[in-house]
Amino acid sequence: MKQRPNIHDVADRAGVSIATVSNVINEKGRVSEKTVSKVKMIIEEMGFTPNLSARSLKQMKSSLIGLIVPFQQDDGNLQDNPFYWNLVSGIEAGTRDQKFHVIISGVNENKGEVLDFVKERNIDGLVVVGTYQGSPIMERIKEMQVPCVFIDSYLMEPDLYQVYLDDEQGGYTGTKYLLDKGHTKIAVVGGEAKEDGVTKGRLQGHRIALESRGLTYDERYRIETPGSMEGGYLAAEEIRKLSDVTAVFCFSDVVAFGLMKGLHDLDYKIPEDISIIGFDDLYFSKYVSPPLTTISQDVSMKGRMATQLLIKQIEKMEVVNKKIVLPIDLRERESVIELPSVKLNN
Amino acid sequence: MKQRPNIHDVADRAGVSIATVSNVINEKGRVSEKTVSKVKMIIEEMGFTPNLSARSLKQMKSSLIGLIVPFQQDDGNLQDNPFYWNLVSGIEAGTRDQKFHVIISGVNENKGEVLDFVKERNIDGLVVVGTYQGSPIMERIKEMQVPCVFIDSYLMEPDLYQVYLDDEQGGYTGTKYLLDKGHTKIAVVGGEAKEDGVTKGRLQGHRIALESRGLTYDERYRIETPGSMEGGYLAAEEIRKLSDVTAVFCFSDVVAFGLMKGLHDLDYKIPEDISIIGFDDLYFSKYVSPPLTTISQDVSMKGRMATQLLIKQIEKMEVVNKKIVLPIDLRERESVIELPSVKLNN
DNA sequence: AGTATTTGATTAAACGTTTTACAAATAGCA
DNA sequence: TGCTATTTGTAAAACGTTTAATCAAATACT
Repeated sequence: MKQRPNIHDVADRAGVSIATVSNVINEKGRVSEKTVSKVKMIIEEMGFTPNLSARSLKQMKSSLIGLIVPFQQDDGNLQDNPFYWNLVSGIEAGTRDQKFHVIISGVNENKGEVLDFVKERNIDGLVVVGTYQGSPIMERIKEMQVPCVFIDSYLMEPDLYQVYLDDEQGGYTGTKYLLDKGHTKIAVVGGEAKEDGVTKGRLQGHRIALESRGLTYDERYRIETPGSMEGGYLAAEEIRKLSDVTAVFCFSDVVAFGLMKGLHDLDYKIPEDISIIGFDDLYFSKYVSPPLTTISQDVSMKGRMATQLLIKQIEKMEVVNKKIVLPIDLRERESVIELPSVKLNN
Repeated sequence: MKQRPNIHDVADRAGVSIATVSNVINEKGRVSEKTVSKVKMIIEEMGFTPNLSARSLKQMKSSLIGLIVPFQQDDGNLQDNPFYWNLVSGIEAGTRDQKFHVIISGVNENKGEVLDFVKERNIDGLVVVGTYQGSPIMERIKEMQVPCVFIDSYLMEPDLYQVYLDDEQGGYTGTKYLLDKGHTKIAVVGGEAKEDGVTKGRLQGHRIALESRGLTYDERYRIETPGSMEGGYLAAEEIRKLSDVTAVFCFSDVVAFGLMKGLHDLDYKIPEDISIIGFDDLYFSKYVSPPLTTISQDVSMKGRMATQLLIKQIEKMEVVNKKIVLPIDLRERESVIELPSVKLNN
């Protein structure tokens, strides 16, 4: 007794050739209704499932998509942000009921190494998150000519497939909200604005909102800090120096959490002494004290869209638009207070 | 010009047979120093990398390990707990510098379906998270005879490979800490204690600690709730009913966060009115207000250990112990206050 | 009736490895 | 010098699919 029935066993039992069985499995070629049902019955009966390694070998593709996420610099771990788990969740969900599976691999953004597995395993496509124009990884990826979808990676080339947020809209909406609540001295805290297009876009929206009210963007109110809780915590000190600030727009919730903690430790009351708005709407955001008002995005959806887009690309289906821009949403909670001055205007 | 050089191309160029090239690649004996270095040079020169699909087909193994994580019941997403991301990080790290890669798949714990890919793709082994004795998944896994390591799944069979925390020690340590701080009316909040061995173990430790002080465990002080923030939030109401409680031991940080929020909304001050201790030590835990005292575990390490254990099992290396129990650690922060009564005793 | 077309199924050659069995060359030893 | 043992290398057969090329039978068209 063999371990696992293969296509030959099925063919023998059904009294047909292996080619016919293959055609039934793949719903290809010409095969009569009668034999289709016969073969299908036998397949069911014997519990046959195809050996995908064999298929991969023949077809030079694997029904595998790779998820490339950046390392932490210091220890060998992946970047410690729950955001990624939501993303994975969406990507995995996007493959369900499809034949694809997800293989996950961390890469050191600086080195861009270890993408060998893509060729070795005949990976069909890649979802790449958080890289930037001209990064070592981008170079490696480009030269190996594999279908790709980039998430949250601002890349200028117009023929790359991308899924990202409408960051400018987000920056605008958040700032507008603060302005409507009467705040005019608004600090922003986020990462570098250079290659990192995420920050750049949000900053741009922020500026536009200010200018729509006749205010001018002041670079001194911009605090640059790593996108971690530690980064936010450290930013609190900077905020204190800017004594006239009444509200802070954090470009990520994680940073906002750190900042809230930092301000708390400096004896600020939120939102009475200072208002805070975040960006991301993490699972935790409605559970911090006070619940964080934030720009909300559906991270899981982002992953799902990316997967769908990638699969379309792999299967050479027609794609109307290579760039998918997801909408943002203001989630109003309790970390922003309305300034009295505006209350009178209403 | 071919797309990608294969073993034949290398053999031709080196003037040897493909068998020899194969032997060089796999460092199997029977080939002289001279030819080894010659072949290696050619491989380097041509940029040859083996086609793993072909290897898989021949060897009936894939160098792929599957990570099985449970679904959320309602939507199709994976369980929304950052814990899993840390785990993935550790598992991924455990495969680095090994030939293995991780393929991730969500399964609905209740249905236990869709494990077909394990056979179809010749998956070498599985890391399974959070299942329980007799679950549908367990049944399916058992019948397909694939190497497995179970994380946080209390399973009685002694010959199963497992990685888990010393939950009993954790329950003991947390409770002991509260007792030392003078608390005697301690509520515990966690999941079901039936099949879920995690809760069971922690509860057992809790009881032992109490009894070591001549106290008896009282079932009325135990609150059963889902292991989510919502669950914790809801538990606050229950705590209020137990009016004489001075401290709460939450069996996960996520639940503790929800509870803190819930108690806050009921106008409790933490830790002044009630002390709280958690379990897990998430990234967030030191950033909530007040910073959460908690039983700490190294989740990433857990993933790494599981991977190592799995690989050993796959490669049939000798394993001294099939069960790895990881230590816990008390992380003392600010959510627990010392009761005056004990202060006098010191 | 004779020929062209369609339909349904088959044969055999790939895909790129690993591996078994065997041959050739070299070394060891009397 | 012969005989055996060891080392180094090879040929060929797998592994389980897909697919291009054929083919026979059945149907359709003059």
